[in-house]
Amino acid sequence: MKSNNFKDTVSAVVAGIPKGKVATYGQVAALAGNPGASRAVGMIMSKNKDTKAVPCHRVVGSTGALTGYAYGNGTTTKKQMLQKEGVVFKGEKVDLKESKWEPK
DNA sequence: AGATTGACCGTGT
DNA sequence: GACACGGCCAATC
Repeated sequence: MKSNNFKDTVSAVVAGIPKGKVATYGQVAALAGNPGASRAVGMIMSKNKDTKAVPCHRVVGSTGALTGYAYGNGTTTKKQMLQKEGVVFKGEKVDLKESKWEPK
């Protein structure tokens, strides 16, 4: 069974991000089979309604900067959730050298 | 069906 | 290191 829709594929990739780790939009896009579709990934996340199935809060910018979040207080809630999961933060950004997800 | 938007990324200054 | 510009992809109006 393979997801024919880009949205579904991206959702599967995001859902595969281990707890305490974060992936960048470009990373997810590449894993979804479309390197460069980082913008599309972000849009899908914004329209994503299954936050419990797709932890979109584990997806951050390429520099580790927390981008928008359609729930809670936006990036504020997002940061709290990530930090609670064990993600290391560097000010208002995620410490990618410590908490960036490395897909195998 | 066409045009615009959007939670981006890379490069240049 | 910070700011500005352009390019890529998919979803939405």
